[in-house]
Amino acid sequence: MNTKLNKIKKILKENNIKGTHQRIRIMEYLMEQDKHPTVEEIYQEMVKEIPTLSKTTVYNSIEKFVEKGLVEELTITGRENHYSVENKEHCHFFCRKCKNIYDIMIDQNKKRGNNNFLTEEGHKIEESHRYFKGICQNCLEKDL
Amino acid sequence: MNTKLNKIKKILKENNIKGTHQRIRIMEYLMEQDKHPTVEEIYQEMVKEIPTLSKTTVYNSIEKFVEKGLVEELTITGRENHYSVENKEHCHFFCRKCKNIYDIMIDQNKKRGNNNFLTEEGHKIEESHRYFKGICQNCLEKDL
DNA sequence: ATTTAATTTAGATAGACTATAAATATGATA
DNA sequence: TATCATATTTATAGTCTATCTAAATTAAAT
Repeated sequence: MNTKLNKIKKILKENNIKGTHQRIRIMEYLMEQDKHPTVEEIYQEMVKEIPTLSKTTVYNSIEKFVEKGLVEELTITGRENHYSVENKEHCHFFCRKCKNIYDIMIDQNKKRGNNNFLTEEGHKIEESHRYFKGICQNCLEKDL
Repeated sequence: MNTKLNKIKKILKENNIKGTHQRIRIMEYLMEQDKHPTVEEIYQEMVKEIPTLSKTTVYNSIEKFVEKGLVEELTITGRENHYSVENKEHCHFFCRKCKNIYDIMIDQNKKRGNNNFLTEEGHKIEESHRYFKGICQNCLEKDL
């Protein structure tokens, strides 16, 4: 029947995440979004159909998803984190006026050098950020 | 005499930032750091020599510096923001164990493709993030 | 259907940042 | 150098995001 739900259940199972009603719906919601919702936004949408939903559950579910790499955590704004199910290769663009986060395709050649140009989508880039996460040399040594 | 202080005063003046004692010391502190302190860390260090210092002043000063592009705001962790005076071309690396942020040099060729390799510094990279900030196409149109 | 362990929930708590208004310091001017 | 207008600093209270806790509930294995 509903192959979409079964697909999500399968993904959760494969990642050792118990498939509760709340988690399945939150994941489904994330998968059908092209924006990058915050916990607050996810909660406001989901509570409409799951009136007993707690915000803590949204935090917990998202945490599990991020832990397993199913969902990407965007810390771009420095205030609320944003979340998204990533599928294709792209970068993120944060508008300092409307506070939206957009997906953008960036020409690899164009993206180096000065930071003041229009993307193909017509967004005006003012800042460019790149960072990595992992385990530092020091912590790697200690664990051996 | 103290050319370092004069240099800072000059930089502030050039950017229309009034050169208060607090701001000058905060900027000086940031310039001599190779780590990327949080507001809390800046406050704890500075309050030792300026006992009346308020944390709000640290927030306000940093805000001015960031606004003028003198200081870079790092939103990497999603909790506290980190700040640094950037001088040379580099990326940032966040260790998920010790929570430190390191500067790293990344080989442009190496940084594409899969996310599991050691940097020249010996840090193990697990995630790679890139994003841009500016004004989106929509907001640009509205302002015309 | 029963059972056990994990999850959900509500409420309290913590932590980072912002708003406000009175006290103070800066830097321009005389 | 003293005066003055303005901007800044300070302390406090408040807001917002995220986490902790413990009791109630649910998933899924048997």
